[in-house]
Parts: sequence; C-alpha cells; structure tokens
Amino acid sequence: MPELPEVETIRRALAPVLEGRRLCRVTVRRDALRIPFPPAFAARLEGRRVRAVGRRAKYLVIELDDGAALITHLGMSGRFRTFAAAPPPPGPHDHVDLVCEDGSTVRFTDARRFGLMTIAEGPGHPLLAGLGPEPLGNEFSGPYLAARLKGRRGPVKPALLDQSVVAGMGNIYASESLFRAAISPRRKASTVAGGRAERLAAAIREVLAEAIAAGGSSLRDYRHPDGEAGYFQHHFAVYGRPGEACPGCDCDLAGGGGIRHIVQGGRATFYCARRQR
DNA sequence: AACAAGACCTGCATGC
DNA sequence: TGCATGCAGGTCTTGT
Repeated sequence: MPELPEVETIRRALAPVLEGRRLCRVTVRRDALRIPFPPAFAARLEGRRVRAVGRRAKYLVIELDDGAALITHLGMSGRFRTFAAAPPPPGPHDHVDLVCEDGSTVRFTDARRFGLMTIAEGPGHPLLAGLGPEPLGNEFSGPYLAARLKGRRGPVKPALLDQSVVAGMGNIYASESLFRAAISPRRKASTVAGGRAERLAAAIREVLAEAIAAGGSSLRDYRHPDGEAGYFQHHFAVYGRPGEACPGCDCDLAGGGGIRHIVQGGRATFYCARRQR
C-alpha cells in the first residue's frame, strides 16, 4: 500500500497523538507479522514515553525516551487508526493497540501481514542500514541519481524501486515520476545521466511533495489514521489509466499513443510511449 | 554486483 | 451461486 507520501502523511497524523505521551498499555494479538515480534515486545514498550515520531523511507520510527525506537513498516495493506477514547472491539486483522496515558489508542491493522513491528535498542538498525538518501533531502540530486544508475543494465523503472537508490520510492510514484520527467520506464538505467538524471530527480521530488500535500493516494486500503482518504490518486497522470489519452501530449491509442500498461520485474508500469523516451 | 523469480498473506474483481 | 484465476501500494531470499 503505502509509499513515502502515505507513510509521511501517517507520520504527521500520529505525531500529535503520540509525541510526549506515555504508552501505558500495548496489546499484541499475533506472534508475528512479516517477522516475529521481538520477545517481551509489549512489556518493552509499556511505560515508555514517545519522544518523536519520525520516518525513514517507508518506515515509521517511533523514538522512545530511553533511546530505543519502535520501528514499523506497513507492507502492502498496513494501516494505523487513532481513537480518542476506547476503540471498537478488534477485528481479525487488528494486530496491535498502543494505548496512551490519556486514553487515546493507536491501532495497527494489516490484512496481508506484510508489515512489521520491531524494536531498535539504539540508533541504527539492520532494517534501515541499506537505505539510500531521502528523495526530499539534500543528498538526493541528479548527479547522485546518475551515479547510482550507472552500471545498471536493466530498465530504469525497476531500478527506482531499489530502496538503496531512492529511499521510499514505490510502484505508483515511480511511474508518475518517469512520466513527469518524460523518460521511458524501459530506458536502460545507465543512460539516465546528465540532464535526464536532473530531470528525473526533480520530477521525483515534485511528485512526492505534491502527493504529501494531497495527503497521499487512497486506492484500496489506505486511509489517514483519522479515516479520511488522500486525494492524490485523482492527480495520477498514468498510474492505473491504461488506454486513456496521455495528459502530456493528448495522444490516444487509435493514433498509436495513449497510456500503456506493461509489466516490469513483475510489477505494473504505466507510461506514454510517445511522450516518454 | 545485478537481476529474475518465487515466497510471504488476504481480499477483491473478474470470468466461466 | 460457486469456484478458479489474477491482481494489489512491499520486501526478502534464492539462484543464476
């Protein structure tokens, strides 16, 4: 489900609920999600105060007052919801409740269980170790991107999904960013250099920033923790729009153009073959 | 090193 | 209606 903009939106919603609050009760209803919960997971958290709610790539990093951190990933279908008072009875996919001292609850739900929750005892954790720079941070640039794509023999779009190249990039925003940069997803990654790499880096920044401003994209599961939907899906240029006219050049399928759907690395890619080269 | 394919799970849409 | 199939916002492991 969630790519960087969705996770960032969730982070912003959870911060005011959790920051400065003490976790007085943690309920875990599963042995494992994608990975097992660490031993004494709930006891390790109970009594701790939340210092800050951060994000790294698609991970939420909930920093605790003793220097440890609760690390969570939403996988494909993970969701957080907040309740000001007692939450409703848990459903089959409601795996974790974090209850704060003021009675508010943060509930983690994940039907597919591709998400995870674990604890980092200090700064640095293996899950976060291999991540590339944040695309909205200062390290990310055209030259950086060109350097990382150099030596890649495959197409550029699957390369963008490599979290060591662009931390937080996901399947939707990879297609959308390439459309904005007018670069074909099939172009060999190593040929994205110079001005092309500059264009792509700028497009990635723009698309992600706009998606965050829109509160992310709500397709299936994704909702803000308060239940509201994001609305960036209405601004998709190509994702999920096969057969439609390309919004960039207004070409259509009858004229040999329009938005195409292909599969790369087992994942759907959408693009306009006329505009994107 | 880089890449493809399979694995992990459930829910939903589609087609027969 | 029931059932099979395929697909979904992600990542990790295995094998080439």
